[in-house]
Amino acid sequence: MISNSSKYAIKAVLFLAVHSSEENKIMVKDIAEPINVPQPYIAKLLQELAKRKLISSTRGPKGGFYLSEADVNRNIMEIVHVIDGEKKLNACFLSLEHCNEKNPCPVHHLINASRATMMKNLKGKLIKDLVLDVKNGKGKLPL
Amino acid sequence: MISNSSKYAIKAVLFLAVHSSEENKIMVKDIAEPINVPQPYIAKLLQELAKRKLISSTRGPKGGFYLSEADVNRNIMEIVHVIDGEKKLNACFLSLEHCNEKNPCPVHHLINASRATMMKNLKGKLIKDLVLDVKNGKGKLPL
DNA sequence: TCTTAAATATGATTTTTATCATATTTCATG
DNA sequence: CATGAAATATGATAAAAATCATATTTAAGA
Ligand code: FES
Ligand code: FES
Repeated sequence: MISNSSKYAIKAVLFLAVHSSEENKIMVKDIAEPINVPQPYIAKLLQELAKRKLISSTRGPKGGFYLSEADVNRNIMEIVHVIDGEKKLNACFLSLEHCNEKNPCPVHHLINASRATMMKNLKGKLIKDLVLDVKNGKGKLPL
Repeated sequence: MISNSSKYAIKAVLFLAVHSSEENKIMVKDIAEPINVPQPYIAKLLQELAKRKLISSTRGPKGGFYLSEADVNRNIMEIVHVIDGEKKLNACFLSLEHCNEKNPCPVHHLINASRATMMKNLKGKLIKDLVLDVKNGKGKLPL
């Protein structure tokens, strides 16, 4: 499905979405523990996300990671794309070169529609929407 | 999603479903090439499937792999379960311990319904049904 | 400007998955 | 019943993913 790294990254971003702001930056050691991911590992992922502008950071004392206004308007798939690369989730279930209607593998029709709606849902949901859900009890934290 | 090994295994089983029978056993070297999987690799997978009774085999001269009547009444998920283990596909998208409605992670509602129908489709489709699809041009081979 | 606290860059190690190799067992056939 | 053709059992190697470690850079504040 998606890599372990992507899952960790999403967990971290959600944590930041709920707990951080421009005025309240959080450093990795305070992120790693609550989301239950080894610190050096999540550090590397956060650095990658920051480099790709999906999250914000400043270094030095009082520094840390946080989500800007722009950052909370991203969707989850953008995170996955940065960590795992573009294609993974839309790849053919049986690893055909191209997954499409023209040359479908035998299981294509069994999974394609569901996969598409899943993807639409994920792409349509912004980080800030997820935070609302959590506040309304529709999704549970911590992870 | 599912492992490479599972994909290979499915491809091999489909190949057997279309080309083999009790009277027409096929040996690994004649399976490996058309499905585009290295021979020692698919050999190991086929052996595992045979041991778990998802496919049939006999050894010695004139031996090989084939699908019995019982074998073609299996569904694809059974193959995945043998190769990857039970849970993978129904695991929480964010790796929570348990994925369920009672304690859903924030993305649970975005993916759960689609995932469930995908699973239902895969479990409801027997190997022999897939062969029919292929014969009717609904799914393409080779892989 | 000096010290210190933080992210960053880079890379090493470990674990898992994928791939390959080979000796052993079974079975059909002469 | 001997021979050879096939799967089987077992394990070795290679590649990728996950995890851990550390030296460097940046920025705040004394
Ligand atoms: S072609 Fe295989 S899933 Fe689309
Ligand atoms: S709880 Fe995460 S996907 Fe169901």
